[in-house]
Amino acid sequence: MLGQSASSIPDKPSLEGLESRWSAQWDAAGTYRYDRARARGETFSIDTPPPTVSGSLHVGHVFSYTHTDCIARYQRMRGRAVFYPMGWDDNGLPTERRVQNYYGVRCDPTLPYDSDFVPPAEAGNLKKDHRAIPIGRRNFLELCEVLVAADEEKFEELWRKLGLSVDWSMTYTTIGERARRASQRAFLRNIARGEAYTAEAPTLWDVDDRTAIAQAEMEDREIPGAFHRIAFHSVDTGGDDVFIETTRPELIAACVALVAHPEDDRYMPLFGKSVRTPLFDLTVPVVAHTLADPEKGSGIAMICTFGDVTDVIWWRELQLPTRAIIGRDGRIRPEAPAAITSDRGIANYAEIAGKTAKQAQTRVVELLVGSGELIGEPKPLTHPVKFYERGSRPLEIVTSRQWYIRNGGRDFELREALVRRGKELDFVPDYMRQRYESWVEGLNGDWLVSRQRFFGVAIPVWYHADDEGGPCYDRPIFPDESILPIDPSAETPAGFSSEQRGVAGGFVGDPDVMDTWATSSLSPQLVCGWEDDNDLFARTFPMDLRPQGHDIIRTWLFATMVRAHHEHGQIPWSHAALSGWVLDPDRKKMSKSKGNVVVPTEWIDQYGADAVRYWAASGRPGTDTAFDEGQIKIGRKLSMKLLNVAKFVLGIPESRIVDIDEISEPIDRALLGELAVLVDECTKAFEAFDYARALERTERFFWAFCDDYVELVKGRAYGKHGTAERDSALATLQTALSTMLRMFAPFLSFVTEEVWSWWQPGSVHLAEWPESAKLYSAADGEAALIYHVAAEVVGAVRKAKSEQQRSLATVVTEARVVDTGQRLQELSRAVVDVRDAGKIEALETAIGSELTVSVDLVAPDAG
RNA sequence: GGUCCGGUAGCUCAGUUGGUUAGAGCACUGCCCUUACAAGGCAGGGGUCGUCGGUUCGAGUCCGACUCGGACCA
Repeated sequence: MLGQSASSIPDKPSLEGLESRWSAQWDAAGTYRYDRARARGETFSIDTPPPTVSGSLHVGHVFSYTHTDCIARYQRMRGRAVFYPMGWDDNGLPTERRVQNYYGVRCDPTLPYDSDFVPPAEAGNLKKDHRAIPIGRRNFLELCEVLVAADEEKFEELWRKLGLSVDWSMTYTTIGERARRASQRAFLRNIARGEAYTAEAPTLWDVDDRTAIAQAEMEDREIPGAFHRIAFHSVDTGGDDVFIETTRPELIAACVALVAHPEDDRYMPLFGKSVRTPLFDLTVPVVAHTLADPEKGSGIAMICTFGDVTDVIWWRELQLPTRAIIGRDGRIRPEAPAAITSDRGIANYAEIAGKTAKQAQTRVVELLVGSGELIGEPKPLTHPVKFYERGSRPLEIVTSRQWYIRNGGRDFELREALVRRGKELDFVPDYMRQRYESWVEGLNGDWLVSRQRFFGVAIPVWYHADDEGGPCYDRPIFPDESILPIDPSAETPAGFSSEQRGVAGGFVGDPDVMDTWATSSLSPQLVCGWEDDNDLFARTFPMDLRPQGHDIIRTWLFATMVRAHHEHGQIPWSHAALSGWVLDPDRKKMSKSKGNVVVPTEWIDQYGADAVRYWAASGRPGTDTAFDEGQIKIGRKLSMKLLNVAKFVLGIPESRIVDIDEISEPIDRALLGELAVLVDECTKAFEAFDYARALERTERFFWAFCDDYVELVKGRAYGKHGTAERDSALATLQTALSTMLRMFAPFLSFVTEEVWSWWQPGSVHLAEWPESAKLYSAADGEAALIYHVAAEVVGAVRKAKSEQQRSLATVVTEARVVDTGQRLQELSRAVVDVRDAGKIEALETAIGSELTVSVDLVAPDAG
């Protein structure tokens, strides 16, 4: 036994309880505390994605955060000061929705603050019809704060259980004071440099959440619809009706023109002439534009303000008038457009006013049938429709005033500059750069950052009031940076009194908040202490690593590049490592809405954190991976094996710690030579952020080590063949164990720490990553062949016993090995170990072309 | 429509400059309570590497076309 530490090796090693024991120990010892005394060059700083605090974590979180943790642990063992903070993205719509559902409330900013307010869910009088009760803005925000605080606690608990090596003293939130200050400061600087501006323009609008959204938050969904063939009537086109096919007949009242392709022979004669719309009798021109698709429908379309994003392009480029009929609530506006003047038009409009788009469509179709202007039956089809990624109804486009940050969507130079920034960044895997570039090159507008919501960072702007007390957008009032963060809805600009809010000659606060991405895009600045802690900033920024999912390249990654480009004129990190998704066993993306989400805590409880980490770390960078309980079981098996083999190595009777210099046997040297190759390979893989390769190689070596090497040297290690021979085996076993423990430590963080504690001082996670040089030197040039020959012969003996259905303990009275002369030469140098491992009494050899082994076993009875 | 990723054993995957007989785990079969290990160990069966063509002494690997799946962008 290993003297002093022998007592700490349990008789029956177990994985149970390692998580709570070691995470408490790490916390107490400050194992993962960032050492800010270290210089930038000795620091590895990680820009951790702040998860959306939505009440539950799923196994996808565990997957990608484990990847990052493996890299963090490797870097720490390489001697770097690892700067690895955690953040929570609590700011924004997901939190608002959760608060609305959880408490049964909704925010109505016109209501005053009620200091005695108790939410219905807590007062036990949640309304039976589940209708949310309206509450004031401040009450609503208070509920948001309470709920996110509770959620963040649960998240941290899971991360600790999983063993993330985060420095928990540096946690930030995207709604916290620092985040609000940094967001507002960065935004004001964007404005000052002309990188942000306000404009009134057609805007993507989510009617349920009643907010504008950005292009990056929009997605196409295939939904059923129908082409309605509708007659437009001749004004000066020669008498015949013109037939369009549209999926949105409810927008006929908003029609401002018909459009066809300029080279479409069918419609060429109509260009410049006019037609009369059905139902509403508006006269609209027929115009030409290349975006009109001759293949789609009848080849001629109506342009409405606004039915989709193409309408916006047509409207802008053809300088058409605006005739909006959809309101911000998604319903047809009560007042008909002024252009509608015929009795029939006014009457028909009254039929749809106040209806939702869907209801209005039904009614319009009925009216068209009645007037004979609908031709045939609607033809059902499935077509892509724009949705807010978190929304449930199609987006509408409404005209509204918003703030924008320039992102290259309207500016070729900036776009090119951002593409070049992308080339400076090392994407892991490299092909992910493609996603970035195609997104940047496809942008068609600046980044809309204002949101008509509540729980977010306020747009830090007031406006001078006009004669009616409304905002003069061309006369904004900006706060001084020194007073940030501010809430312009509650605070008063310098030089005004609070009574002047909303009155002529006074001021008006911008009621909006910023897009969540406008804050999270500043995560490097935020965690590195930009302008708040210049010393920290200098040691950590630009950061080394941005880990994130590949699905948010267009949002988080791109937006962060934009902000750093504007503010610092450089990229915010040198490497971006993109994780894949976790798919369910049917290879569908896991998502709450699909109901196929796997909750990680139960798996950690059942198989242990290391087993779950093993599964996660097996997923290669950028690759989507199916959730696989089998893989978790393998991780557990591996962890158990590590415990047991360590117990063997450290528990050999009469053992002692032996120095690597005492290794003398050729097979021991060969093993260390192989180990050195492994160290080089894993180091190289980790330097390229390929944690999965490092794990796979280490694991493969480890199993061969247990099956072959350990079996070969057991007899010698027990002292059967002399002290020097024993010590050589012991030193090799100990060196190999120590090396493999350190190489497994980034993955199996708990079990390696447990084993390390049995015989080594300090934490394995602060131990030095293995160096191949010492191992090569101990191997002293011994080739691997002796190890492989010995392992193959012992394997052949095992196979022979297995085929004869005998126990591996069965004694071989005689073994006959045929092999090449060179290999037999190697065998002779390891013959003592081979005979021990195979329980071979007599070993005969003969030269031949390849390895064959035949054995005589003792009679079964002789046992 | 453009681009990217992938197709290797029943399943999940590895296979890094082209190089002996293509690997691992799970599942399946058989054996073994061998004093590190029974949610274990040992051994075994199982693959025309998506299809077709090309380059090469030699292709899972390189090139081209096609096909199927997935994603990104328009």
